[in-house]
Amino acid sequence: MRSPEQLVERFRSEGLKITPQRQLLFSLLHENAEHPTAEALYTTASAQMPGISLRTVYQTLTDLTEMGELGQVTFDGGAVRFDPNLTDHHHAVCDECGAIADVSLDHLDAVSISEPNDFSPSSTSVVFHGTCARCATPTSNLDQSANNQTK
Amino acid sequence: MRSPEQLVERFRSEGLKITPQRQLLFSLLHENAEHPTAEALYTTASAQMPGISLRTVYQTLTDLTEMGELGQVTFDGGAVRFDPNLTDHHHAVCDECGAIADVSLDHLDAVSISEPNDFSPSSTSVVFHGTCARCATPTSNLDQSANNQTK
DNA sequence: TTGCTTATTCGCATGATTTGCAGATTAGGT
DNA sequence: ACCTAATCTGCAAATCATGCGAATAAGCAA
Repeated sequence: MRSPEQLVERFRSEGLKITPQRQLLFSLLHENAEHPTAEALYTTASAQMPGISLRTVYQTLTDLTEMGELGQVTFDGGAVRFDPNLTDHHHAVCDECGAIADVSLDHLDAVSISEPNDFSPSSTSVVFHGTCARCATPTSNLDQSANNQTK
Repeated sequence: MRSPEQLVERFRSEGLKITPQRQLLFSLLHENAEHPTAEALYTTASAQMPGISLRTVYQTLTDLTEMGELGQVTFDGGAVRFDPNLTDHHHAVCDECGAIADVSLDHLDAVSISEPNDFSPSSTSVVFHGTCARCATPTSNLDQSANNQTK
């Protein structure tokens, strides 16, 4: 996703309006690596802008997604998560705390479908499940600030 | 998933009852490579057993999943799909007709996470999106019997 | 076969996530 | 300050899935 400033430019140039709700969401999403759900963003946004509607959050997220500024990912049937990282990457889901990390892969090109051989893939997505560094470290399991989610 | 006969044995040995509903679902799932949703199975089951409850279909699918006889997969936030194939495999989703094929991969071992390097993956799942052979063939686009689903 | 016990089935209510709709509101230009 | 179209908001509704309690039936014993 582009910077809030660039998004404002883009919205303006497309005749769309710059509302405080949109500006807030732009800033909340900018460089956000938490893969938040619409609800999570709504909660965060509400703290700064009481009264903002969940409907507006959904609407804005949908708009940004259709504009290609946001990616969507879902894991194991949960709620949709939004990803401002548009670079080529994949995801690692921590089964302990539910955190989702962006990961870059080496040698993905080497992978090929051995059977059947008549499918033409246009995109590939890889999801790892496992334990993140924080949860793997027995010591400082102190700050479990995050988002453990027993779906 | 094991054969219906083996499942009957297992259920019996665990003190569970063999109902006609369960037997029907066992047979509908056996070697089923369509990755059906609960609804799809309910529709098919209803044809052979009018009156069967959707609730029972969900219940049985959940039971089989908890027993490790069935796998679950979801793509792009749609409904959960059930997979009786318990061998190590991945999936290819056709963006045209929505068909989902099991695929075996070569050289997946070569793939590694380059960044961050502190995540310990316990499992890896790969999903390809693209076009299946049937939809790629311009000629016999005749029999589109399948399940085109514009989610 | 009959009866008993308990697992199952079934229908309905409920929960979670997301979208449709329509009226109230507001951004941005005149 | 005013207009108009875009936006926001609240609520209804759709989809998918699970909780719950009453009715039913499988499996066993006599």
